[in-house]
Amino acid sequence: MSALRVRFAPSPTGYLHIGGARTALFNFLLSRKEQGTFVLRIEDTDVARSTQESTDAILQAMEWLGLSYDEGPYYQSERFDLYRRKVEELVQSGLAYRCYCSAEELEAKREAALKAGAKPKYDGTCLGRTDHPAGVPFVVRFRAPQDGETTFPDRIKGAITFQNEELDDLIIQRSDGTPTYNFVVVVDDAEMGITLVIRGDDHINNTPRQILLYGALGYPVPEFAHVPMILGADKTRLSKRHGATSVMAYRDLGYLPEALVNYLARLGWSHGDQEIFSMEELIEKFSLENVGRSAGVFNPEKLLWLNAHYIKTGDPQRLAGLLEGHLAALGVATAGGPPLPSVVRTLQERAKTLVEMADGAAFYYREDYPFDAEACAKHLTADRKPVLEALVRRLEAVSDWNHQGIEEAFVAVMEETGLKLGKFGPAVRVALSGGTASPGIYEVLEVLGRSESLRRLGRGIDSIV
RNA sequence: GUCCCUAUCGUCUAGCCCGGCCUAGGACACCGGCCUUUCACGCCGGCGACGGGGGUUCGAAUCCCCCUGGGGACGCCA
Repeated sequence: MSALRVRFAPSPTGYLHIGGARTALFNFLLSRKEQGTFVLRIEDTDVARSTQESTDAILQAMEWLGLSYDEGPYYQSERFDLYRRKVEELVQSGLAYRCYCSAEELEAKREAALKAGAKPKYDGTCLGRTDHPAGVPFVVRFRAPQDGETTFPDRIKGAITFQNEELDDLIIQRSDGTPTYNFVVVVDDAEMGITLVIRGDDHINNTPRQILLYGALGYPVPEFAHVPMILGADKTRLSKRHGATSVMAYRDLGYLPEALVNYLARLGWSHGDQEIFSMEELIEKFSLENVGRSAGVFNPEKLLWLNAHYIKTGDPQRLAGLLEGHLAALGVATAGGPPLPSVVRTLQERAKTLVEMADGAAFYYREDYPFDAEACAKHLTADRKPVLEALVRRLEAVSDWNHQGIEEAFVAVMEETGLKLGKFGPAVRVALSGGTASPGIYEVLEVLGRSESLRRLGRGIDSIV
């Protein structure tokens, strides 16, 4: 174990989204590579918005992606005593003070400042206040220095400097007594011994005030690595209107976790020209040095391409297991039909998602599938009847029901009738699958088995009027 | 508005730190061709970028400055 300790700290106010997943992934990869410790912490100080369902959803998504952690999950809602003690410590030392301004007053001042073109900043009304009006609710503010500057070396962006006069006295404890984000994140990262904070770069602006807080509380300041945001096609922050943003939604859409992990890793990080990475490879090759500095646009097409790749190269047995659910969603029962792994093999090169694969696999398990009207009119015509009947005879005589035996039967039919495969292949396909797009007909025949194949062929012949 | 971050093909990016090997490489998408019993896969080819302006230098995508564009933050949310 190296000294590296990183963490992922989502707030349970919704599902795990694409951006959060990538932050978690980077933390996970680095901790594994450096043999450090990966801590999971649930930031649920906003009691009103946090839910157990969200926590469960996040945990489930991380598990699906294969992002395991070494410590936690810790819940901030269980650590309020600690935070309260720390707030008290700051108040006692004069580094924090009570503020009796009402939320309404503050809001009005903020709007006025924004309107006047100035940066909204707390005006310090209660800064020198010494009275303690009874019964008036108050918040606790951290006193920020107004001179000098705060600078830190970001592992991804380089040195970042803020003038302290840009900062104001932030609220660290609400009027209901609960602590706020900027405060607890510092206390926890310090108390949990986090040595490197990897998070979205929307947190860069919070960093200087957090650094000041570390100092005030007597904690060592960790290192920071701010990862660029993920944007939608219109270059604005990725959100629901850009399509699915929930990690689990991709599972339901038929994506494989390794495809999403690979995609997310390559969005903002690279290793030369390499595009395909297994989790093991990512752990071996990941490094902060190769993380880009600018925001990236989420590209669903590339994710789809990666998914197709992993479906193509995946283990049929495993894919079959994953496909089961998608088939069930279509109302397709696989019991009694051809073995699913065999079916999967015929579709791996054709399906880009498991949903597509389920669509393509359905006909194998439907005994009474309808014939596509157009395909039927075009291919299941009266003049094809003799060839199909000849084919049935040949197939009945095949001794070994495998690809080779089936192919030999077709060759015999072609010799017997003088017809090319192009002349009657489509008719066979429609009879077997109901439509014009399917895996190769020899494969379908083989997987379906002789009796079912013959039954379907007979059904096709019977449909010819 | 203020502050912070950022800037190579439509998109993800290599190259930039240590200037010349860059007539800028790869991938997705798109277009064309090949393969072919359908749909796909695959293979081959094509289209396509250093935001603009100043410097520094024999030489700049690479170094410096300005402008512009894009993103983010400015909550008793995290």
